Amino acid sequence: MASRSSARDELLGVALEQFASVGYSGTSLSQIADIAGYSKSTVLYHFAAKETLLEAALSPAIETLTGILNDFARRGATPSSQGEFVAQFVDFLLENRLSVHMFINQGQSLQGIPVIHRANSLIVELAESLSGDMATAVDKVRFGVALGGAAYMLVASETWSRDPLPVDEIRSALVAVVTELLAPIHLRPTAL
Amino acid sequence: MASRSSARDELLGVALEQFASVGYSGTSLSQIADIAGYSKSTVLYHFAAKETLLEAALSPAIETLTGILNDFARRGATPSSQGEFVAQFVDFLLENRLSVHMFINQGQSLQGIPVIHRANSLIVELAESLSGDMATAVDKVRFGVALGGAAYMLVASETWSRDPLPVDEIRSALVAVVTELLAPIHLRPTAL
DNA sequence: AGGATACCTGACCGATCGGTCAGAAACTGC
DNA sequence: GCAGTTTCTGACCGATCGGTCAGGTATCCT
Repeated sequence: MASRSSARDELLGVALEQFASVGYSGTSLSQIADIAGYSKSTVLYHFAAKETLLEAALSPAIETLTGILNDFARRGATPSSQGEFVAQFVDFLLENRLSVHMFINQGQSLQGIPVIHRANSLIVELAESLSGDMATAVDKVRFGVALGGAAYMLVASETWSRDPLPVDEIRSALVAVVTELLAPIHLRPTAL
Repeated sequence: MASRSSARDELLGVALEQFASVGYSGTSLSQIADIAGYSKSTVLYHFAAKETLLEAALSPAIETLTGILNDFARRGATPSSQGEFVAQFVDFLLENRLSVHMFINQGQSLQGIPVIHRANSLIVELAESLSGDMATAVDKVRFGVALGGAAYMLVASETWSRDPLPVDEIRSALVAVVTELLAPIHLRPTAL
């Protein structure tokens, strides 16, 4: 009763942790197996290939983000909608730190992998729905800095400071800073 | 006269490019050698080990950043000094895209390597000289978002958009956004 | 009890990894 | 022309990579 998680789930968790911290190519299947307490063969029993494992590890975050984007597109461009979106987005970042870290940091080098391509497409849609074709360069940079910066803070806070900030402080601070960054951008949500 | 660069420099350039785009562990010495038009043995003739190659590729950026920080510390905390610092820093980011990309994206996973550790220490000093112990959580997040976001934009702009922004537009936009982000932070440069 | 099924593992495979080494080729100073 | 040095390379090494396969064990269904 104590350990409710199946071997598959344990492996998924360990894999995501390792992929995010030492990189996809820097993580070997035997590392994952060892940490999770199984053999490499067991990893390859549950997941046909290393790439399948990555796919399975990242999919939940992608689906969540898709939902958030759909909600935003359905609601329209009212200011309150923007506020709710930022809050939802920051919560998404906080609850999917590792996946987001992977997208941001390794999305470029893993473009061949389908799940990564889907994630990148999502981010492009996000960017376009927030700062469309008409947006100025400053608006684009503003959006990029907000997204990349927020994602970066999720992990950097632990890397740098002797005493990492508590989660709720990070959340409210992120909401404030991201809201402030996105405020000047003319919002025009589009259908996905 | 056409090709002034020695084999060593060519290898350094290719290595930095590959390390930044597909990751340190995702890059093999033979890849670097092939792209540069040499053999793997030649790489290991000029650089004792893969790690040495990384060290040599990143060192110039580290030294430049050290100089910028020293200048800032020497000048003091006047508003004009802050402005100049941001401009210098953004120029540094733009002129060292690949190195910065490596620090930000892989600094965590390469902590065992001396040159990376030096770079991380530099960033911590930068953070402390900008937003000291007294800074609020919002200030810390503001700084982190500015740094990570700016660094992220350097590469993301090419990954996302169909038509990447021209460099000078990115520069001025980055200066504007970073200045705006750091503005509320009480500056107190310290000796390095 | 007994067969089907799910789960897990060790042995093994070819490929590639970072790295060593002996020596060829090219350039130096004399 | 010739020794000495620098630059470069192919052959080779042990280790590890992702992945296959045959088989062991446990569980479930009847």
